[in-house]
Amino acid sequence: MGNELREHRLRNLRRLQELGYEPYGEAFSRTGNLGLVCARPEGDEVRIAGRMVSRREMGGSIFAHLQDASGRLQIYLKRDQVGTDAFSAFRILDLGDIIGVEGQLFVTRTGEKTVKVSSWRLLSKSLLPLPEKWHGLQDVEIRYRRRYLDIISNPGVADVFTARSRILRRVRQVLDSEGYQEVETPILQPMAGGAAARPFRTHCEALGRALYLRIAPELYLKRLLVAGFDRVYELSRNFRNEGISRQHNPEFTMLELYEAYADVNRMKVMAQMIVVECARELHGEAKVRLHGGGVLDLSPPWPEIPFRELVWQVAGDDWFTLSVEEARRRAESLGLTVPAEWGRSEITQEIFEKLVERRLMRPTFVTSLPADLVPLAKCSANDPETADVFELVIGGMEIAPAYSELNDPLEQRRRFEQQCGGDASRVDEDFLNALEYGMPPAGGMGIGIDRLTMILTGADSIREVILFPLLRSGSDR
RNA sequence: GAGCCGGUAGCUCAGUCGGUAGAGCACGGGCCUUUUAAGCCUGGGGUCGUGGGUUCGAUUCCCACCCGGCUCACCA
Repeated sequence: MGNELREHRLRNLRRLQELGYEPYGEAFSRTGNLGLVCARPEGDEVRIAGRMVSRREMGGSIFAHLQDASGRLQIYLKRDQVGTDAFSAFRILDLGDIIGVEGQLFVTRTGEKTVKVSSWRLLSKSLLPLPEKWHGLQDVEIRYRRRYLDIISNPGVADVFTARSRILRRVRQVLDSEGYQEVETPILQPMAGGAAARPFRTHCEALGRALYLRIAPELYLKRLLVAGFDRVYELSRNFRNEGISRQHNPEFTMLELYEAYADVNRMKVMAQMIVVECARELHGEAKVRLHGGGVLDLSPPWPEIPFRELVWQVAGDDWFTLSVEEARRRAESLGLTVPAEWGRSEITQEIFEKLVERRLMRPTFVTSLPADLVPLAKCSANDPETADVFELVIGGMEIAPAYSELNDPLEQRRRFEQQCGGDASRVDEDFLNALEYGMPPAGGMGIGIDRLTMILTGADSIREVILFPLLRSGSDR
């Protein structure tokens, strides 16, 4: 079927080989990438390389564009200039072939900087046709499965991933400047703690036992607080065996940071610093221009609103004082589905997630969550019903939860046991043991890097900021 | 996991109220020595997601499945 095009390219490969062109060449020293070379003055002799993405033949002359990560540059071949053999061989090339070129920079009649080719070499023969030059690659499935094609043919996609890379670098710079040390803790864990998601399970042959891919690094990082590390962070992959959506990929990148002798208020400062610095890194200011034409202003200070008040505003009552029955009745009258086993906190949280969160566009610290929703956080000194935490919401998405970390081992045990519903095997005894040696009071935070990247690049799906998002195994078409 | 929508040439898309399909780009042949979505002439290219069913006949109608998107559920 489509093999016809491939067969033809294979024939071209052999023809070029017969003419002495090695189809998969070796290193080629360049004057610079195409962007840099394009900035050089007319008359310069240059060596460039790239993928040929367009070609216009006109008898004795050929125009073509080479493309690399920095952009495109036009080249120009004249039969009288390169010689009949090199000229004819060039005509055997296919779009997508990667070539190296030597020549002189000039400017065409229409004002485009161009390399007048004196010689060229084949560096890599392409056997498959590229997507269409004008519309690019539209098929979302192929865009994700074959991201390389997406990046070759859709301008702007590479920029998103460059932005992501700059965010990661800037995050590390900020943390470094604040005296944080980067650490690496286990991804393969005997029990998956630190959050309440369903883990991926795997098996260790050497130990003959089940292991889990981590759902959060939290409990290990806190062990390091016990160890005496003052300020630590980990920036790496978490895995949650849950549903996939525009905001969820089963593997995602999380920054978690912990600072001894600090609390949730210090984390507010860190959150603002990190988000604003990343925005400045990408946009030069603490603002993001949205596709719709609006502007998302990230300038601090960000408002702090207690969870209780937000729910009150939207759902019209002080839900912290309602009975469970009353809360359920009201939630259902607001159109929500409420499982029978839910308590007041869960119902109230449902109100928050369904009716409040997605409306919070500007960065907002939602504070004082019900304590039973955050078993790893310390309760407020002045209200044991609520925890000393915030949930940072930007663009209607949870970006970062932060706590004054619970360091009371007895209280932590109570919370775990309450949470695990009698299943003692789900309590991380080793972690509790560590706490019993004494963990300094600390502030901690997790920042979802994928979602932060979405906010800062204007992406409306997490798949747009993950190079190879998880998909079902493909019908490879 | 559920609901809705979708899958037609390498790519971007049209189309068939049931009679096995078209365009543009890409590809082949021809012309053209400063073009740029080059142009002009011409040719080839399809298991219409997969498998069943209904029918004289299915790409079209029905069912199941696969894959994707969206929404929901799940994700303290």
